Amino acid sequence: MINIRFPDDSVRQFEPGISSLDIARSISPGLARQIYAATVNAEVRDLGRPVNEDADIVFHKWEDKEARDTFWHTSAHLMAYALEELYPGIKFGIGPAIENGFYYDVDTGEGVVISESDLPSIEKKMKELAGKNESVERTEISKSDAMKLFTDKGDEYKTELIEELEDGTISLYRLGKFTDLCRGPHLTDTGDIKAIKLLSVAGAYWRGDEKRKMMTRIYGITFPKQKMLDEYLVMLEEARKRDHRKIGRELELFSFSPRVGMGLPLWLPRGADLRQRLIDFLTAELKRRGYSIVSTPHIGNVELYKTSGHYEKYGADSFRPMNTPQEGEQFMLKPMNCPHHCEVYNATQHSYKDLPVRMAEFGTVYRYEQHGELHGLTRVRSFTQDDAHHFCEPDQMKEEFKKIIDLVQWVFKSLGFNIYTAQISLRDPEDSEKYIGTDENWEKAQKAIIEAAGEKNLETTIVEGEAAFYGPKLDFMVKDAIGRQWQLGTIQVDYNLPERFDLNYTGADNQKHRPVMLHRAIFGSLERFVALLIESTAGKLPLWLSPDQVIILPISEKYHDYSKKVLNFLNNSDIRTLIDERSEKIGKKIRDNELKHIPYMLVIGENEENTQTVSVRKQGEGDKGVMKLQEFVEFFKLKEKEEFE
RNA sequence: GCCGAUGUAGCUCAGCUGGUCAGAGCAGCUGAUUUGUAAUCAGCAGGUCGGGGGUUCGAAUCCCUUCAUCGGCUCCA
Repeated sequence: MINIRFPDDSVRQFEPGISSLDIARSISPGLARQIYAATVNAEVRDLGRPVNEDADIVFHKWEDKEARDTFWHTSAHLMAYALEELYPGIKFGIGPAIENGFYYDVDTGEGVVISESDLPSIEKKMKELAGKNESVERTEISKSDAMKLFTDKGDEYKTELIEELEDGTISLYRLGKFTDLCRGPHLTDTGDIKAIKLLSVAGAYWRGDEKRKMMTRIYGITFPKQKMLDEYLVMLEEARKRDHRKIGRELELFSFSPRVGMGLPLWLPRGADLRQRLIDFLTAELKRRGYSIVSTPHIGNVELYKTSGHYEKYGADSFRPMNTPQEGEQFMLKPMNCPHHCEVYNATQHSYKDLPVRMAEFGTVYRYEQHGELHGLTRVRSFTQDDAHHFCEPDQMKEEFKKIIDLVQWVFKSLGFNIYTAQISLRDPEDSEKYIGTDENWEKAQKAIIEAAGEKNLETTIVEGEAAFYGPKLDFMVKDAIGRQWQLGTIQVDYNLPERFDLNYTGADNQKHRPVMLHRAIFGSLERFVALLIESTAGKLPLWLSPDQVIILPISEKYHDYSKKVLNFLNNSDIRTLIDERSEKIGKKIRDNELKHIPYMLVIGENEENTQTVSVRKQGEGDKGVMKLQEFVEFFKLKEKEEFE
């Protein structure tokens, strides 16, 4: 008998070879119906796989990522099965579960194109196959047999994958007539896959390598119940309504013009106003936190970027250098502010007593992003970084890091960004050649980052090999309306530029020393930040950020005190207040001239229960509903506003 | 840059397989209306159907090309 231990620490005995599913059944048939995978001794496994030894077991219901991954992974196989039926000779790359659904990369062969219009027929085939409720069978196979199998099949993608696998770890999963190389785990059968929706098709390079073949990637999602799919699709639809490009146009915040050039945002008056408020808000805080504001030109001599090394590394991806009447002289639009700031540092002499030096600039930079990369305000060719550089002694690095993390947390919290992730990028320990700087410095910097994050209680994921060539970094990421991750804030250690620009300070020992340079941005760029601010708040920007708010205060005595209270609460903000006297003149004026471009209108009133209320009306969408004062405060995140002032 | 899709008035869209197909609603303008929680009434104006080339007696509709946008890939100082 084997001992199986459950999450509640209870232990029960079973015959060796029993499947996880049968163990679940022995507890309750209901549980068995709800689970899709099990973690057995820290390994996520198929429910059907036998358990032969003592084990800790955790069952995964739909709420667990492990369950959904398993469900979607099997769905990917189901789709591949359908594709093989519909497109004989099709070859398969990889087909994993992703955060929402799954995809499969396929090579349809010469002259065969799968486009969105083909998706319904593939879906139909999937439903038909799923309906047969065929079971999924796992077999383990030797590397040579696996090679033979897929070589015979002529699938060069799978054989390439097998090449890289260790013998003895290779497994196959068979679903009906479709057999795939796969680690698993999988559902025991396809009967649970009731609702299927293929979402889109896209090109994707084999193994993510631009030089290799472009495969067709088909995205889909499945659920155990039709209702869940319906809800998901509604949710997607809602998310699309929050798209900052749509809201930006509706609220007249920003625009693009082909005549100006793609990827070059035009801030309309209201958007520029919002942008300026963010700048003012952050600038005030930076001054409180010991930053100096500097200002540098939009262009720089090519020599500047040759000194920094950026020209060599990124020159080809930049806007082309521009010539001057002076023979041989060339300037570039600045793709980053760092080199300029190094020269600002060099303009004066520095003592260890002055460090750390913190200089900030809202610096507009220009990068020639690839055509297909441009995306609303989140990826543009001209954007303004809330850039800053800290120059400090090596021993001060950790403290500076903590200060920056604190600032990021403060800003994000103030603006209502509660959901973000932080990622620490370290160098690839296998390949220190790629990086500039001594091992000692790297170790020191990496340790400082990890410790600083820990001390600030920042939850981070650590990724090796993602560091920039000049130093490790800490990035803050936020998701947009449809779940794409974007990097906003970043803190980076740099050993490269201080060397190249020969930056130094005089130490207590009267010797020259090299400062450590930290790059840092909180918003990342104002453009991207505004985009994500819009999407995360669905356009309901914090009141103090929203331009042209109007409050209509009823003049009638009945509401007078209450109106005053609200006004008092909102205190000297930029909200314009209009007093509606119900008079013809003013009534007409408000309706015809004042309200038409105002994103929100707040109207003071009273509900049926005689509770005083504030209703929020969004231009073009009508009444957003009446809310009580407290809800109203929450809605516009007014509490934070009080903290600012 | 690559794969796929899309591109009709300021906005959202209708226009099926080429022949009254250049349309609607909203927004705009003019006038009337003043009714307390979006869209009252009447009238007017708006588009060489993304640009260029081609096929055809005839193209918004078919083909080629180009630009832009959307979904991805790649890249991202």
